[in-house]
Amino acid sequence: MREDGSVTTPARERLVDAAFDLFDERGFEQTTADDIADRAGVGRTTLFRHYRSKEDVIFPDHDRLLAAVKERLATSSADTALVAVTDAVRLVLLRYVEEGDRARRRYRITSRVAALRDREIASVARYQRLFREFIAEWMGPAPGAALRAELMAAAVVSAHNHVLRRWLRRDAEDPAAELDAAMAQVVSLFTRQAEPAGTGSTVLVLHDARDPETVAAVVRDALRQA
Amino acid sequence: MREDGSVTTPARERLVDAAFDLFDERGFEQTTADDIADRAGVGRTTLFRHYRSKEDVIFPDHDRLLAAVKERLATSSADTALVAVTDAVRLVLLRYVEEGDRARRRYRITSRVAALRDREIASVARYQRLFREFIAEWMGPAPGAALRAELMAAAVVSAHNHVLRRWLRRDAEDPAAELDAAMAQVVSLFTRQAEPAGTGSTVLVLHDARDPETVAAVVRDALRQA
DNA sequence: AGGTGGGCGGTACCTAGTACCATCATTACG
DNA sequence: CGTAATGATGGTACTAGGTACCGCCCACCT
Repeated sequence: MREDGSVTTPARERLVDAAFDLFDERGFEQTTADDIADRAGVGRTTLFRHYRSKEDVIFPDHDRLLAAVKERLATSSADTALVAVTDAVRLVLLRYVEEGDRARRRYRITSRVAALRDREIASVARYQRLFREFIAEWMGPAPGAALRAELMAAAVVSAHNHVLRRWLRRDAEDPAAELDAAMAQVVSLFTRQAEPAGTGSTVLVLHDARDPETVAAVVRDALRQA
Repeated sequence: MREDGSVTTPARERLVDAAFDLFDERGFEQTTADDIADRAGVGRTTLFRHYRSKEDVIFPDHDRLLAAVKERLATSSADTALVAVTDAVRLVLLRYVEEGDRARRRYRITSRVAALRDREIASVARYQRLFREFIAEWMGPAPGAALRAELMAAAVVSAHNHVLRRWLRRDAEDPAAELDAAMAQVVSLFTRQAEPAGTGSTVLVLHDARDPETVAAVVRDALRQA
């Protein structure tokens, strides 16, 4: 807060705005780090103090998001593993949706620049790795589980990206609902359905070798607790 | 062929050898483009004439491989689509396997260097895109086909990567056979065939508002049918 | 007032990658 | 056989991302 009562927008934010504007106006390669710093009214040093690279300026804070995903996955038991996965992936989607227009501007820019596309893809791979490790641990050391976990993690991330891109292109009215539907499809791929999906009621049984009566009892008890 | 009968290895090859050796000895970041050119006995200009970047020197020629994959996919009718996909992905795997030790050295190096990992991931994404487009066209414009195609392409590529990594780590005796098995699993995922009986025991209940007793009965009956 | 720590700016430096030009060997051609 | 064209090479100079370091200033604390 300054004497006149105005608040100086922090340098971090000014840099982001400057970068988005310049990348839109001149393109990514045609914009130098000096250009961004100048427009933000800071020195070049300050830019690289806040962001690891020129690209990083317009990207979300993936480290924080990754940590949030990891945390959500960590707080789950075996029975709620799929719920945790769905929640975690929704976390990521909603983070983008909250950004609103900024996410769409980034999408426009990254669509045009190969270097930025590659970078985004690399970020996605990190989320996929988290999911793969979580799912693999959940599935245990059974033969073929490693491949299964890898396939499922890839499917989860692909479902997310599919819905996200639809929202970015303004093709998705209700991205959260679409994600739920996409995730249901993913889960159904990897499970045997006990009943075709009805009106929002779906029960799934995965790889259960126990007596049907026992399983039914587990389900009943789990539902009563919920 | 020179006067004495010896053959001068082309500069391209010498550069690759020099790069692999230096990346092994000092690491990727600690090796400059000059180092590589010097050891290869050529000028720095020549390096960048043959390879777009320092990283490119140790990577396979993805452009050619992508073209080969594209071509294989193109020569297929609707009823041989899955065969084409399997063939195409095997094409990629075998290309790596033919490289033998060089592929394993690259794996060791890329595993340690984030920039190289990201680059490899970006390459994989290009293959995935090819498969996605092909599968999407094959599936047609049915509702949900776009997501389905995306999921399947991701699964195909993941299956490949899974087997490839196993081979790189010397965990796979017969990578081609493992790829076939993995691809069979992928296909079975998307064709609703019953899975080989698993031994795990996990029950999941999602979003079910019905009476617990009813749900339990549904589960029990479904399991008895299976 | 004086000290102190954190944010900031400037300078110098390293290196990837590009542009341009001079050189040289090979080959084609008169 | 001499010469011109072609293509690969190597050197030099330049741009720009990213790092290291240092001095400055401002806010806050004692």
